[in-house]
Amino acid sequence: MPHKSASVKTIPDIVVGRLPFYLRTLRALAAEGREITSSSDLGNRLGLTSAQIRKDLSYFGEFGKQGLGYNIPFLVDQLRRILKVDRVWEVVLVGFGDLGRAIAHYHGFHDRGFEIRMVFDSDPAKIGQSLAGFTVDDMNAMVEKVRAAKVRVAMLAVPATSAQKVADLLIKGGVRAILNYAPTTLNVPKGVAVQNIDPAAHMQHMTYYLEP
Amino acid sequence: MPHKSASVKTIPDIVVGRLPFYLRTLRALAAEGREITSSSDLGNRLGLTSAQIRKDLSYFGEFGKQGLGYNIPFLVDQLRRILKVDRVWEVVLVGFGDLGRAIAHYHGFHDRGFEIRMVFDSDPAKIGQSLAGFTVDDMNAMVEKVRAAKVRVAMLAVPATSAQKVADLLIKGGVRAILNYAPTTLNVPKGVAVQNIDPAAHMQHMTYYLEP
DNA sequence: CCTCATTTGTGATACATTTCTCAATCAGCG
DNA sequence: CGCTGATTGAGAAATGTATCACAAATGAGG
Ligand SMILES: NC(=O)c1ccc[n+]([C@@H]2O[C@H](COP(=O)([O-])OP(=O)(O)OC[C@H]3O[C@@H](n4cnc5c(N)ncnc54)[C@H](O)[C@@H]3O)[C@@H](O)[C@H]2O)c1
Ligand SMILES: NC(=O)c1ccc[n+]([C@@H]2O[C@H](COP(=O)([O-])OP(=O)(O)OC[C@H]3O[C@@H](n4cnc5c(N)ncnc54)[C@H](O)[C@@H]3O)[C@@H](O)[C@H]2O)c1
Repeated sequence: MPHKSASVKTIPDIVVGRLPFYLRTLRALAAEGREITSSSDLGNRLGLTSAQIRKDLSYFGEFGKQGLGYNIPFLVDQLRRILKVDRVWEVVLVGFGDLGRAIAHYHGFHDRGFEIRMVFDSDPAKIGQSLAGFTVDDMNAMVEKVRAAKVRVAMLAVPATSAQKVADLLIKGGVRAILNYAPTTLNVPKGVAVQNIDPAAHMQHMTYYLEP
Repeated sequence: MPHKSASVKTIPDIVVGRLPFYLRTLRALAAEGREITSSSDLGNRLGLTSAQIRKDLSYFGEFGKQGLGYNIPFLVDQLRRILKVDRVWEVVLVGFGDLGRAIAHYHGFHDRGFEIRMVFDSDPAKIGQSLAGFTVDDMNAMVEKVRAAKVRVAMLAVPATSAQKVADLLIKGGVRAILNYAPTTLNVPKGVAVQNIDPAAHMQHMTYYLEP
């Protein structure tokens, strides 16, 4: 007897990870005024095969019309619903250094479902600095404020040496998704999602293929 | 008859992509003063199975000792050689906005094999601003200066609307590896590597798994 | 109303990656 | 100097992912 209910087929994580890129591309098409696209058009723009796009989407439903393709605004709506970005998630940012400041000032997240509403830092010189609508707050207040506001999504932009400590506190405050900019692997309990951003790792991935 | 020489077994790209994380973790261990580690120790720190780490490393040679494990400084050297970061690559950065500025001031790349040596922007207000050792230069001079300095690695931090144009120019100047921060898919010829950084995409990947 | 050119959704198939397993090896130790 | 416990490297098996290929559906055009 299987553990999972027979009706719930688990969708491969790698498929979920591609959906944001489909959504991003569809919204660019919509911004160009397009109404309709096809799996092969999308595939060309994304550098993927049309079959992969059709199969990926088919995990979630039937969104296209045979002979015609996909209605862009409709598919955008569906993907936003599937990815749960048909709302705006309140985000807590920890670390207001060079990178944290760039992230806090960046306006590109709102349109994709995220808005930074709280920023914390441990440096007294940074606490109290104000941004559009709020101020940088003391780390000591973090767990309680995050818990009170029921924030479940965080961005972590502190040095690698403090990243695990801060992650533990975020989780204590109720956070369940962490975007980690620090170049270290975070250890988190089941039920907490982590995604890592490590530009240097991407660079090293590419130099492997360069001629010396 | 196969195209590739029989002696050259191509290594899966997904394996290459994990090596930077192995290297990063090994260097953290070295910084803690450790001399020796094992595949299961590494696996625990990285959240991977020990078998995967052993198999990945075995594509490149025999680096461990049975019964003992891996010598950390030795394995660090090997990985640096394999990833070609046993040198420092000169990097060109295009786009000196909020993000570009944070990247340009970040000192964490040097230790991992990269040093930003040129910055270009198209905004006259930004051209001429100076950083440690060099100044922000005019886009119009970019192709020639990049070609003259034989720079082959770039970071792209311009708005999505100009990213493809700038990428084309970089490639014209001889760049063969591009780290793209703009939220758009770049179209590049064979022989040019692209890696994308899209924090919002990572965020959307995580919200899929959150309860509404 | 019929034909044609398209394009979807999806089983079947091919390919890629991870995990399992275990013989081989090694340092330490009595 | 041979025994013990630990650990690697790698073939085999299991699992996961991408591509193929085609029936079914659709709208356009006559
Ligand atoms: N700047 C970049 O472009 C860049 C690029 C890649 C990665 N990173 C990584 O992002 C992180 C931040 O980088 P940065 O350049 O902004 O560094 P930074 O030193 O300028 O800023 C770090 C901030 O975190 C704060 N901080 C330290 N410990 C803290 C704690 N325990 N709780 C709360 N706040 C704390 C510091 O006060 C500081 O304001 C680092 O891990 C870095 O490696 C940065
Ligand atoms: N700031 C962030 O934290 C952040 C986060 C995620 C993604 N991004 C992405 O990174 C890119 C840069 O973001 P930003 O916040 O620094 O934006 P920004 O507008 O502050 O900076 C963009 C810079 O690019 C320059 N530029 C524009 N067109 C150019 C061209 N053709 N050639 C050379 N320079 C040109 C502009 O003059 C400006 O200085 C954007 O694509 C953005 O979506 C930024």
